[in-house]
Amino acid sequence: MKHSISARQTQIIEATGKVLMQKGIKGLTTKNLALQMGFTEGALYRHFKSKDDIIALLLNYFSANISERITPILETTESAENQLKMVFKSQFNFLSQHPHFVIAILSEGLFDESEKINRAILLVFETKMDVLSRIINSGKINQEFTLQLETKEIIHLLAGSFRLLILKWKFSKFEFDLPAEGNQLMKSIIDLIKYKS
Amino acid sequence: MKHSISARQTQIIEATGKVLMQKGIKGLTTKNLALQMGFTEGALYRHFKSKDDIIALLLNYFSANISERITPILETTESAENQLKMVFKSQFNFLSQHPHFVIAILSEGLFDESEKINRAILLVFETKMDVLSRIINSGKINQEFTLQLETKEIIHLLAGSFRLLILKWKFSKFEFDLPAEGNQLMKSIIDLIKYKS
DNA sequence: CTTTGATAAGTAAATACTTACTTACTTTTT
DNA sequence: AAAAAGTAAGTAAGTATTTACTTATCAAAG
Repeated sequence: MKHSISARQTQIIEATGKVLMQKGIKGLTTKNLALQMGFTEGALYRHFKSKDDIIALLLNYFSANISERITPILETTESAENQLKMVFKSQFNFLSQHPHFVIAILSEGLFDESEKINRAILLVFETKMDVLSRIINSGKINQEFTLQLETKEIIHLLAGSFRLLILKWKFSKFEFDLPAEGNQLMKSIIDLIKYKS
Repeated sequence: MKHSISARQTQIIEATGKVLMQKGIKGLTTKNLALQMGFTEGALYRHFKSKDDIIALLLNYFSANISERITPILETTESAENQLKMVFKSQFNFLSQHPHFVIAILSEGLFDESEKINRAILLVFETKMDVLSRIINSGKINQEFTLQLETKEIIHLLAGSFRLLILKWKFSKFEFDLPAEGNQLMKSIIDLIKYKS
């Protein structure tokens, strides 16, 4: 049975996100993290047994959050097109309100080879891929989406564009309106993959 | 006047790529780099004045290489569609032969905030954006490509898919045939953006 | 005989993590 | 109800190790 997350642990992973945003991976040190929390380094280890554990929990937290927001969309009676739009809209909204989680999406390759961390990253990835794949397949069956591309190609197209937009947003120091730009971009792409009779 | 690159410097930036591939950013230490080169740490500083300089040269080297391979494609009389395919084909071939340069494409966000490095990254980015934008605009004028999407949207689509494929390739430990998969993916995407009369 | 490229052995600063001890509460025992 | 014991969460000051980089010295090639 996994221990539930304490309030303090939640505060620490939020501080982790903030430090990552402000100082990058190299700036994510126990010292900086303690500083951000307003206590000393040792206190960190009252709540986590290692730095890797902190990062892993950050990623798992985000992954659980995606699941909660996104899997219910599959149960709706909306068209595949609208479901797709809802998924991305939900992601854009969440990220614009919690920009420090951007790091969780762009995290591949950032962290060490810690097994815990790698598993957490993979989980984020697979959760989203699975939902997209279901929506697209049902959209193909309904003749909403083109059969010209394989499902995995369409996912690749959407996910690649999504990721790049997030990357640009981070580069711009979160200055542009992510939901506005993001929804517009996704609309354009979804129009492209619509079924043409 | 910029000094030309010595043979030793070239060997060092190639060793840098290899270390990055095998051990990630955290593994890119002066110690590991010297080890890979087969000499001691101090020797590194005969050829570079700092670690940042090594990384910056790696990126500049790659950026110059892209320019050399890709800008001549603009001068050909090929259709915009074929030019696009040639650009990506050239990238896939180069990377499959020099996989350690993958890091140069996925480098955004990996390194510190060193001014030199950031400028180098931006240069790689802009070089490629510029070429793509020219090709796509000429393809729009020739009625080869759809007017449904803005040029920057099309670039985003292509670049995002390209980047994600490279990322997947790295994750697979370079096991799949990048040029084969890549050219196929790009063909599918280019078919999507073709002008429909 | 001087420049070039290497080595061996350092340096100070930073890193993740630990230790011994304290403080503020809460629970248990009498 | 008061005293005793236990616990969660903190601190200050360490630990060993690693980091990027430097210095003094040497070999040899032009």
